[in-house]
Amino acid sequence: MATMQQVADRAGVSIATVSFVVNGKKRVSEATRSKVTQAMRELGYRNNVVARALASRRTRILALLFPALEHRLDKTALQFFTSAVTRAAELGYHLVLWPSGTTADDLRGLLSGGLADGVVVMEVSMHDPRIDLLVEVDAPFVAIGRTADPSGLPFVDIDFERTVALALDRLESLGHRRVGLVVEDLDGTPMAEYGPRVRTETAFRQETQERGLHGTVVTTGPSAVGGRAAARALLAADPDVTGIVVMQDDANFGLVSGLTAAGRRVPEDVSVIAIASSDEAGAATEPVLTTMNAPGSELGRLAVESLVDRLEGGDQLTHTLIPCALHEADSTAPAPAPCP
Amino acid sequence: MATMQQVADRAGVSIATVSFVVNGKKRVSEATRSKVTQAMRELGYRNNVVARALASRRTRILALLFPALEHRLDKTALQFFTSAVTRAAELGYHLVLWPSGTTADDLRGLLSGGLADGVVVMEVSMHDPRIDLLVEVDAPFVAIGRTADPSGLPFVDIDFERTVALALDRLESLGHRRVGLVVEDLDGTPMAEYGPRVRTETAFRQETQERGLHGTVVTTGPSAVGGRAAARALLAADPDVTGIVVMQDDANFGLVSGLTAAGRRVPEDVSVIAIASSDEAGAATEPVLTTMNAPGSELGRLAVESLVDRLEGGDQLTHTLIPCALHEADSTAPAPAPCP
DNA sequence: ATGAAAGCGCTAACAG
DNA sequence: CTGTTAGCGCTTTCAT
Repeated sequence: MATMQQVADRAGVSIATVSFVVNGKKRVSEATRSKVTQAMRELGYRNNVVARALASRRTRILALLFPALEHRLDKTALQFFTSAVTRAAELGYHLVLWPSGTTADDLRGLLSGGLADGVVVMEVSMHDPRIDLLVEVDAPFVAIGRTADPSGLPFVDIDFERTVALALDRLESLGHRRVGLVVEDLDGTPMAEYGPRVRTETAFRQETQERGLHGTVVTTGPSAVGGRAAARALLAADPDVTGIVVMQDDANFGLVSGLTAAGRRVPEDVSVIAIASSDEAGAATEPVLTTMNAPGSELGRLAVESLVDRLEGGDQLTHTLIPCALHEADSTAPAPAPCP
Repeated sequence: MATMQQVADRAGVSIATVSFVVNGKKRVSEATRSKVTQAMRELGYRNNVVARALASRRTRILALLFPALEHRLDKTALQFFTSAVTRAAELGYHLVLWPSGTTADDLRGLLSGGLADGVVVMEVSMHDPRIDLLVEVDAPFVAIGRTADPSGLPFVDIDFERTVALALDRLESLGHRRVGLVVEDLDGTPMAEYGPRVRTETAFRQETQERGLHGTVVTTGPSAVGGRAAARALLAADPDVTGIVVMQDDANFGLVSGLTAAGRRVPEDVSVIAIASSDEAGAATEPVLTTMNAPGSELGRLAVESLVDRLEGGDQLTHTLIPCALHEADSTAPAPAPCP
């Protein structure tokens, strides 16, 4: 590999000048600039990231902390990831998925070792030790998701409270008064306090009560079989339920087929709306479901922007909440009838 | 952060000595060693990865290239990933998921820029430009999966040919003579030439012919709805089919429910075996399916071992193929009856 | 067994 | 606008 010095020699300038044209931190005359770029091209020069990092004390690497062992990278997470990667690249950073565990030492190594400039934390639970640690070591970070009390911490998150309210608005507008919520069963797993699930359930209970709706909550396993069981459980708990909010895409198909098996037509007898979902997930059932799409791309972009801003001296404390956006099932099937 | 020099001062030794105890490349007397470790502990010393990388010209970072945009990280891939991460850590390396695109420039930057010592390539297709590029720039790499002609390249992969043979062995032993294969429909996507799908289909066609079985191949979309459609398509193509091999976990549930809807009981009338799958995926249908489990963990471990070996001077050309292992559905349901 | 010293390739004052 | 130069923190001969 050609070094910067070699480029400088070839272009007949000093190494500092080359450095300046490479990272554009200082004005360089058009003449010398083109001599330099020319030399770079001829030598196939590539900036040595490691040397640059050592000298500048910034690696321009952002680590995305993802608990791969407990949680798989589903579609929403992936959307988030790719959008974050893209935005990071635009801002001159690399965003890599860092599998390092939750342990203090792993994290310390990552940051104190000087490998990453900052950290994006995903899949945050209500009491998340990683967040505590990041605060403790005073690391630049931004969370996707919130702990129970995130007031002093930078985060972006889905506005679950608002999303639930919007979902209930829709069900109410269709005339439904007896509604159910289906969320993932996380008890006993390390994700038991998983924010989205807790917040959604809390919001659902509160909203239904305030609106005078009859609300029932059931949990589901992460598969079509789980969805079927959830349908049975929900109908057992409230045989007259006519509106359902589900937040577990993997269970959608089973939920609908379970309802059908129990003699409820969807959407004629029961309206189902999938939240924190996607068009694609909604299209994976028969009939197609109305969804409220997770704002994965926006969150990814905003998270990176917030983190980079902080790394470059900004001092805004980002607190961004975005609700899922309603996407009506573009159904050629019968429209959901108002509740009898 | 404490530097190595500070540790040296505190321990009353030279910086070189500290370096030697940190990376154990030279013998150090027990006495000085403990003085040094003591000083390190007191200062909370952490090796600066960047400086070390610059001086040693090795980052000890391995990049896992994963086309996140085209393919989501499913359970098998995740298993592979975590196992690779673990083995890498044991060998003193970090393994990160590198989202950098497929472009030559991305890859060149990653390697020539000096950020990663080596590369693990996942989700290889039969003609994979990334492999060509890695060969061209002479980068240390290992592939999970094979191109059409991988003879000179290091790889580990599932032995799809053998897996198909084993699956057919089982179906034959149950008496089935008319069998079907369900694979993901990838036509028109960037993954059209995806190795697993191509190899499995080819092996299936060839094996069924050699064995004198009646074989039918249908494709499926990536969901329960897709599985249902596949069931219909398969029964339309061969109403007398009694044994099915499926390689698309997302479609399992729909496949079974589609068969059931068409009046075929599983497993009494039709035996279904899911390949490149997992216990968990097999358990996500009613009834539970027999699976042939993808050897994700073994492959992850072996891939990393092979790559690290090469980085440290080894010259073995790894060519490892492992078939999926049969896992009988531990069914309390009726046993699959021999074919009538 | 330990230490001195010469870099690794680049950045960023500072000087001109 | 361009060049000089002192590091960044660590590894690694080569002496001692």
